[in-house]
Amino acid sequence: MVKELELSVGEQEESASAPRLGTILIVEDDPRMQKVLQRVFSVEHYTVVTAGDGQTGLDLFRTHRPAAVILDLILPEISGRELCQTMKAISNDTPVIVLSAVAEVVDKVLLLELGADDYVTKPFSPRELMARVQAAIRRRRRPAAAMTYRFAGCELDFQKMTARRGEVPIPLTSHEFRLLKFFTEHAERVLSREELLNEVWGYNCYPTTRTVDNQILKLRQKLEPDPSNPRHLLTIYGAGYKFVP
Amino acid sequence: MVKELELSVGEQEESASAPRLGTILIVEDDPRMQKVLQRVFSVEHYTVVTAGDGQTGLDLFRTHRPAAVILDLILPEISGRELCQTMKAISNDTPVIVLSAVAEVVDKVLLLELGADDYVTKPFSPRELMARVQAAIRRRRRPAAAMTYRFAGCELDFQKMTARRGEVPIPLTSHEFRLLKFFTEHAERVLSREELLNEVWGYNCYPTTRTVDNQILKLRQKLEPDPSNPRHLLTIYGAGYKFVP
DNA sequence: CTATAAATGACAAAGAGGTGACATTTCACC
DNA sequence: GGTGAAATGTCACCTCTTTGTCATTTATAG
Repeated sequence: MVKELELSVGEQEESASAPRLGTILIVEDDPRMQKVLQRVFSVEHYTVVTAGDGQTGLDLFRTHRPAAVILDLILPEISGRELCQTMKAISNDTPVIVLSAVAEVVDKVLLLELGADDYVTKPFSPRELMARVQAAIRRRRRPAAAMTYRFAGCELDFQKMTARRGEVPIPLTSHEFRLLKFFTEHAERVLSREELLNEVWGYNCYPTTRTVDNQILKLRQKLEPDPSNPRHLLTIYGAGYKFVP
Repeated sequence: MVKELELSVGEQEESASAPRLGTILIVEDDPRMQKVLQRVFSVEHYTVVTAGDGQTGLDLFRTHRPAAVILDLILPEISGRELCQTMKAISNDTPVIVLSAVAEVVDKVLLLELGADDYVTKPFSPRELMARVQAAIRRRRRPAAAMTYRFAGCELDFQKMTARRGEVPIPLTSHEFRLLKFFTEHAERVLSREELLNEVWGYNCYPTTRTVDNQILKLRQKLEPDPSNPRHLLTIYGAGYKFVP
């Protein structure tokens, strides 16, 4: 056990202070570009494994299960396209970011058809690549459910941040949306003001509990058929609020 | 090592009146920060155990099975990341809250990938840390406890704060719920009025014992089939009350 | 700078819990 | 058994807390 710990600690070469964030698999045949990419991700504390051809890339993919793959489409032997599809077949959850020369005619639709999650055209800024990779990883974490919710004639889309009663759109502010989202995620449960402040407003700001009441008031005015007789956003005296669809 | 353990496991034995809420394991190498954290959780009636390095942290984790772990990522010997993953492997249900210096480039998503449940960047407010820890503990507990209770044709849901006799909903106030919850949690035991006042009303307020009788009365009227001949909320003359399902 | 949203504070309204008086029951002692 | 003191049941009233609502101030975004 201790041995295992020691062993895995040993995997980190330098700075023990900087945590390794995950593994990035780079599949790229140009050695110079390999070096560049390796540096880009190393300095941001990722572990990097590199493959110069498709077969090696596939092997490394299987063995390392990287957090993301950087894939140059132009490869010898196995084409980048094939490799992309194969990797996606193995693990659809691993984001693949494609590198492509600007000269290539890149049809984004085609790329997405292959299963790629994003693409960057050379020459690219390290910053941009990093941002796209991190975004892709982040997206993977959130399975991106339908994020649509219906209750009592209202339809909410938390991704689009839109609300409608029938065909009539209801304007909601971002706070109102977050609050409403939290309510829908915890329907039927009594939620105290403290809980709501912590979970919806955040831990750093401490508005008075009056603020919660106010937002509730606004939501009721916008969503309840009869705001003075709420049927969905209920007050539980001495406890907090409860949402019932 | 043993010495350090004994030293760090400085559990507070005072105030018998305040119930211990659970154990918090703090893994932090900076002694000053250790002290601060220890105080934060002690005053909120948690038992605190502290480790100055990863190996000690792991040992304490195994032996104490804490309700939550506060983990500083920067640790000597075993890296915080390894420790986090190891603890998560041992018990995924124990929430781990990571402390990180603001300077570090910390991607929350990747932290969560490690298994951490939340993170707080230094410098942090004790309130914020507390709120996050409690939220994490609450989240862990949620799916486990159905929080529903049945007796004599009545069904109680303490999360929704609803009570039903068959299909007929019974309106109960929040105090009545708290009292009833305490009774169900200590069924068959004789509970003195003082005990009830302390546990249900709180330690700071001292209403007369008549108040308890009143609430009992209300509960009987609402829950007992024949309020004048109680079969569940029994009076124990000279001692208090007893709940029998 | 303007417009919008969020936070705050003040006040009113409602509801719940606490209190005390009195009736009733229980138990102990005779 | 009968009696009395103490404990408990019950009720109505009152008070205080909690909440609804609006106006105003402060913050934020464009």
